This record gives sequence, C-alpha cells and structure tokens, in this order.
Amino acid sequence: MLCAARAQRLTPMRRHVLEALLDSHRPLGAYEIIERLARHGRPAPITVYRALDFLRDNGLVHRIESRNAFVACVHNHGGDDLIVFLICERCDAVGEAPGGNVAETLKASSRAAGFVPKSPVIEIAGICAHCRER
Amino acid sequence: MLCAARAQRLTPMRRHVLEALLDSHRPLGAYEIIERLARHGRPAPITVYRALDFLRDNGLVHRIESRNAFVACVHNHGGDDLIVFLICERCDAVGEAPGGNVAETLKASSRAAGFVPKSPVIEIAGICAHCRER
DNA sequence: GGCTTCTTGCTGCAGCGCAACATAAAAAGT
DNA sequence: ACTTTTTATGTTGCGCTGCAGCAAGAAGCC
Repeated sequence: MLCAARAQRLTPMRRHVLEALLDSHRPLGAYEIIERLARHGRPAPITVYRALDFLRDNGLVHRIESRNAFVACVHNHGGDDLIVFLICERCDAVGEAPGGNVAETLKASSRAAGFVPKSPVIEIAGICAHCRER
Repeated sequence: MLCAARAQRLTPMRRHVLEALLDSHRPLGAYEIIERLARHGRPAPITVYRALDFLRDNGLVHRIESRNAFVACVHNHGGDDLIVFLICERCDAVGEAPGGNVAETLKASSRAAGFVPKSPVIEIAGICAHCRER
C-alpha cells in the first residue's frame, strides 16, 4: 500500500468516502456523502463522520468551515503550510491558491499579539473565473 | 441616533442581541444568545437569526464560521479591509489582529487565479497569550 | 486460541439554521 | 386621518450537522 505509514489503515469505508470526495470537485456535506455511498448500503452519519475524522487527521481531507462541507486534498501540504481556499459563491467550486509568503506574515502578526497559531486555513468567498464569464 | 443612516433601524430586539454580544467578550452561539435574552421573554431562534443577519449586513457583528458563533465587531472595518480573527482553542476568546498588507497579497494571489474575491475573513486557531501563561 | 486494539453499526439526541405562514408595527402615500 | 405598502416580529415545523454511548465485528499480536 502506498501511503501505508501515513494513513495507517485505509479501510473500504474510508476509501469510499475519500473517493466520493475525489469524484466531486466541490465540497460535499456529510449527508451528501451518505447519498453517494447509498448504493451499497447506506452508512449511518456517524460512520461517515468517523471516516472523515480519520481522513482529516491524515491530511487527505479538509473541512470547509464556512460551508459545513469537506473536500479531498490532493496537494501534499507539509504540515506547516498555509492553505488558501477560493470558494465560488455561485457554483460552489473550491480551488486552492498559493499562500506563499502570506503564511509567515500572518504568523508573525499573530505572534506579535502573543498568540501561538496553529497552521492557518484561509477561506475566501467570491466568484470563480468560470462563473465570471457567464 | 448616532448610526442612523448605517444601521437603518436598530430595534429593541436587534439592540438586545447586539448588547448580549458586546457584554460577552467571546463568541456566542445563537442559542446562547437566546439564553441571555430569556429574562424578558425568550425569543424564538429565527428571531435571533434575523437580528444577527441584520447586524451582520451592517457590519456590527461577525460570524465565526469555525465555531458557529457570533461576535460583536467594534472596529469600523472599512468594507474592503481584511479581518483576522485569533481564536483561542482553550478559552474561546477571540481577538482581532491587524491584517495589514496581507490583504493585498491575498487578493492579488486570488485574482491571479481568475477569482474575484469578496473581503476575506481569516480565522486562525491557536492558544492566546493569557492561556499560554498558565 | 486468547487477548488487545481498531473499526463499524445502531440508537438516540442536542445544537444549528431556516422555510412558510401569520401577525404586528412602522413608513409612505393620498 | 386613513389606507396602502413596507418592514419587523412571532409561531410552527422541519431538515441538516455532529456526536455520545453502547454493542458487535474485524485485524493484529502473544
């Protein structure tokens, strides 16, 4: 198994949840995931939430706080990076923008306030390029 | 009335909700607000949500997405500013850090992706100075 | 096999958020 | 002042979100 050490046990349930998110290039709510897994026996909400917890702990999935939804994470964020999500308010698509030097600026700014930050996640709402053209 | 033009009608209900948030220097959930207003007749959830919608539209209140909670906003953010919330994971206190030049960097970065951003809100979780000392 | 650990399933529940409709209050028109 | 229109609040009801607590099964270890 490829990611053996990182994701200790990618069980069928967890794989199904991850694949559902990978197939959809927009964030899915937990109950939307349930719908998509329903053909082979509908899992209970708690089951999906536990799979999501596992996937999030292993950096395979991110939670979009402002949408109560989840997206699969392709890029291998190295733990300490800044993640910027661009969330289209019209089509719900989510892209990731390069955070770049913003990360350090932000961390320095918060440390100046005596604050010890965890790796920040930024969600920016707006209109994506595709929807803009229409 | 001072903020007459901006907040068109600061009705008693809206004022109560705002005061509840001002009295508490941490974010409150909608149902927590209901508890605090309960002495003079407990408002229905929808009533509080509508007051919060109004206050948010007028920039008096922010929603903390990652907490499903709301905070009163003292600073007069000029519409186009970046807002950085520092959220303590231990005591739930919320501070605002100066966004400074981060705003333009972020906007430029997202525009480069063909994205038209609204004014971004950044929520950074961590441990605040006060909790750190203990 | 026997034990421990991990994972999944089941029941139930509390908080969040709002739709739809009805009522009351305020603002605007005449 | 009276009617019309707009705006705000109340009532009912419901769906989504997220998880606690317990029981049962599956995987790994001795």
